[in-house]
Amino acid sequence: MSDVAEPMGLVHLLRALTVELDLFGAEFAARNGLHPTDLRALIHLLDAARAGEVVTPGRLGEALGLNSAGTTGLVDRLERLGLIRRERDPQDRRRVRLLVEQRAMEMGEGFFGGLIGDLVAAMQQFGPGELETARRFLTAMTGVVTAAREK
Amino acid sequence: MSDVAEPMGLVHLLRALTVELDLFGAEFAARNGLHPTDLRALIHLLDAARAGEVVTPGRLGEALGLNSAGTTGLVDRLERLGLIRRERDPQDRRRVRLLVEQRAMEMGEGFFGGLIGDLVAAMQQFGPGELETARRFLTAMTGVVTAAREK
DNA sequence: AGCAAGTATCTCGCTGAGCGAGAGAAGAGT
DNA sequence: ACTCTTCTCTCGCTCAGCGAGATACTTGCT
Repeated sequence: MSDVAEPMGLVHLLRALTVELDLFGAEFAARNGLHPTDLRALIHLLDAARAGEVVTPGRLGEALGLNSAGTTGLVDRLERLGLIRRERDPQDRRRVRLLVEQRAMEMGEGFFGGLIGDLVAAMQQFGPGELETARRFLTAMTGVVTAAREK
Repeated sequence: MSDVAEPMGLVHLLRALTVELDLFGAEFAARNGLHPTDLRALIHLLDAARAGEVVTPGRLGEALGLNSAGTTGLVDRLERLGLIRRERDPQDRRRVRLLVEQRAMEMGEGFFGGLIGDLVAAMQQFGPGELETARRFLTAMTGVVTAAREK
């Protein structure tokens, strides 16, 4: 136990970063007439669309920790805003496919685009070795949190 | 545009980390009968208490992005749960000081203590220079997000 | 085939977090 | 004195999300 101030400072930095990112998301959402949940849903839907996966209300609700009633309300909101579209699955007609509209992709661009550009620009200050260290560090920390959630 | 995969990977890592930390917090909150906002407030209050700073409802609400009515409700909830206590500031009697109760400290210790310990343990894999790089990196990224929020 | 059991989604009624507007109380400037 | 500003709280409201249950469709069993 030689230097405990150093790691604790890093822990607080990690937390400060997540707080800032959360607030950024909340403010973006509010500016676009969305709720934080709507934005999280949109991110999930855009990620899935990019990966070519089919998302149903059930899967979306599970990913966001909502029950079925809340999920229906969420999908209603997103559909009313013209961000997604419902479509019955012809294979299994109990299912509903959630299709992302063009408008949602543009909104996602608006959200990530600017911030990602700034983040990448800030990374230019760091050398390749330093970025590699940062990558290993973030990977290690993410692993710890994931492991802590599962026990 | 030589190597865009490296910084993008880091951006996704940052997002993955915040998602994991959010989920961890949400699960902890739900297990203790709190709402996400209550937990964020508690973290803010514990940090301020450790730094010896006085927190008022106004400051707390500003930090969490709530208006005055929402802040009063939040403080009411935390007080009802026995986590904090209101106390009029004798210097400026318009103000109310929010005092953290023992119970709140124990709650924070109990559940975040384990995670912090794991995080610090994982940091032992990294050398002092690497930790310093990680610190600079996180500081830079947090700064970018903060700056993006303010414009 | 027919019918129970399971699955996916939606409807209904309700609770409560958070908002806008503004009241009340205390300090600061003139 | 008397405005002006600051800090907190009250009132009434909206709406996200919950629990319970209805509905529509599929699957498995006999």
